[in-house]
Amino acid sequence: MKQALENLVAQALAKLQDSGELRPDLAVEIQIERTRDRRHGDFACNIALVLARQAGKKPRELAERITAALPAAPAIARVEVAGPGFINFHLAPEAYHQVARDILEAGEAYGRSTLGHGRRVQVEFVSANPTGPLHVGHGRGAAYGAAVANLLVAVGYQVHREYYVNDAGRQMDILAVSLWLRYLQRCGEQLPFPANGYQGQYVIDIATALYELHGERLRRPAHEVASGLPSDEPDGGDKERHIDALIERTRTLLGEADYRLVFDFGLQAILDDIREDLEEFGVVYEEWYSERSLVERGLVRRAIERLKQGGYLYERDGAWWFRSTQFGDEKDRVVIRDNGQATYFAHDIAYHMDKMERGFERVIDIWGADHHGYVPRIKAALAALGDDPQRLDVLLVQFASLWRGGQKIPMSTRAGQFVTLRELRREVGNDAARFFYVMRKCEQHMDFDLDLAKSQTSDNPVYYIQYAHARICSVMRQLAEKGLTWNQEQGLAHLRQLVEPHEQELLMTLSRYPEVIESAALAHEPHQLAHYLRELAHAFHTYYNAHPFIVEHAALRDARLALVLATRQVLANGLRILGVSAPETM
RNA sequence: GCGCCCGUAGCUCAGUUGGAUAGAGCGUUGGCCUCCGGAGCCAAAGGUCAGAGGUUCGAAUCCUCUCGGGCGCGCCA
Repeated sequence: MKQALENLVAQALAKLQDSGELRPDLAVEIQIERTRDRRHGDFACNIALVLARQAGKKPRELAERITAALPAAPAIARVEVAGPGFINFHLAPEAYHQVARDILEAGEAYGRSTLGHGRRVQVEFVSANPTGPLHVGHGRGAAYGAAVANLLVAVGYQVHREYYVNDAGRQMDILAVSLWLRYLQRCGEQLPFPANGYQGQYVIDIATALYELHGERLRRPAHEVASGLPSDEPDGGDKERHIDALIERTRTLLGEADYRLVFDFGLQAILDDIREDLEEFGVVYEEWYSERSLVERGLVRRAIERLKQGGYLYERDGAWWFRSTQFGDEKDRVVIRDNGQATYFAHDIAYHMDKMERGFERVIDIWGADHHGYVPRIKAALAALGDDPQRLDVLLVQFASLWRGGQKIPMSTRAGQFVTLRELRREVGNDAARFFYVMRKCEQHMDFDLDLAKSQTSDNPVYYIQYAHARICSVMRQLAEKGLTWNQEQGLAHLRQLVEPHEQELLMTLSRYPEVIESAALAHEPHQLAHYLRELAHAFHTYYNAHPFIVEHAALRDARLALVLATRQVLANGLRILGVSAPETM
């Protein structure tokens, strides 16, 4: 429709140029937009405002001239000039009837497009350290990333969802040590637990499983573990030095093979838990990408070598630095520590180098907003490697705070006091969690109201939308109970029966769906879809209250049911993209 | 101190490639079920778009400054 109107305006402009009323060299993109206010018609064009200066005419006068030159079209009921010089198009009721037909014929495919031309896009999201269960902050990244990926699929991209597993590095060593200490305690050894260790109950549970599998084979006497270590924080020492020494001691006492065994046992247990958690949440990946494999395959070494070859590295204080300031970063960054170990950043450079080499045309990283300072250095690294940093989009997701009974729930990872994603899902359900997480713009701080998410009333937008879907299913059940059936062919043949304002409104809303999908996908903003679905549900509920569908008059009945079933289809399509179910009964 | 994000109705938030009288939900107030699910609908009240300048036909939207909030500034990951 937009395209058709654009053509009409183009024809009108050409006509005015031919007759000499307008200069032939005017070159402006014609924009047709949905009106915000129903009284301004269905579509509006601001061309007269844009061209007024160039044309040397007043906007309203120019708009009148363009309007007069517009060719007639059956889809347009009337055209008028309004406000400062907008050209408003009021469509004929028939113009929208086609929408219902399109939807019923396309079914699940309605709203999809080929905009992406099958181009390959990678979306990396969540990627939480496998040192503990996912918490509610990760949940938002999961729901958001999954929705963005689904949207990109809907507009024709080939999407590769990936989870970067941080299975190397000090945090994992700390987990391994925490696990072993809990195991030793399980064996009956009396040992203090380090301040910097992972305190959670889940570590104790994994330690029990380790004990059940290996018995006391990995047991070492407490005095051998603890003797001669620098003191821990509660004893006036430095907790970082203490835990580092403890890691070394663990390695020595267990030997490399058994250390690796404990390490991997913890890693696998937590990774399995995360994977299961996400699957239950409806979030699945094409690939789980191991950080350790980057090192083992020599990618880190190669990335460093490339930077060195390019002259982007220099040595200072025994460490190797990347000249990221050359690409706009605030300061240069260490890639090889003075102890010879590569930094996390070096691994990440290799990872992003690999993403580019795998041939993704666009790479999307979804990070917690607290990592925003990290963006310039990663882009700098890509530039130094000779890749185009523009191919990488980093989307930052703000944290969500939970509210219950009007009170903010305090959370701190440090104190081991955080609500897990699993707890949240159990409390409010997957559907409410998925929807609430994507209801807000991702860079917006979000207050997640648990009471609202749980409430089964119209206050709750998830139920409101799902209810619209269930209600339509219920209508169809009623129809069957009355011994009637819906005749699709008859319904589509009699769409012109749909003349009520409520029907026009609903059809108009339905026709916007493909535009919403496209816009939400390109902007990476699933909240646009969430808001749209609420509007659509509202248009339906209003219609439902105003007019009965199961009427005597068969042609009208079939037409109304066609409209209602088209609505159900769009509700289902949209909810699916957001990862929310479309139930037949509530 | 420097950098990034944010500030819109009592509350939670939409609206920013510059468009018409700034919207929605909740909450508040008042209406609507012999009728397809009232888990719904209709209506009213509610605004200095944090503040001050600037850019122009036009600014919540772009620029500058100020105020207020969040986050980041490791040879951690």
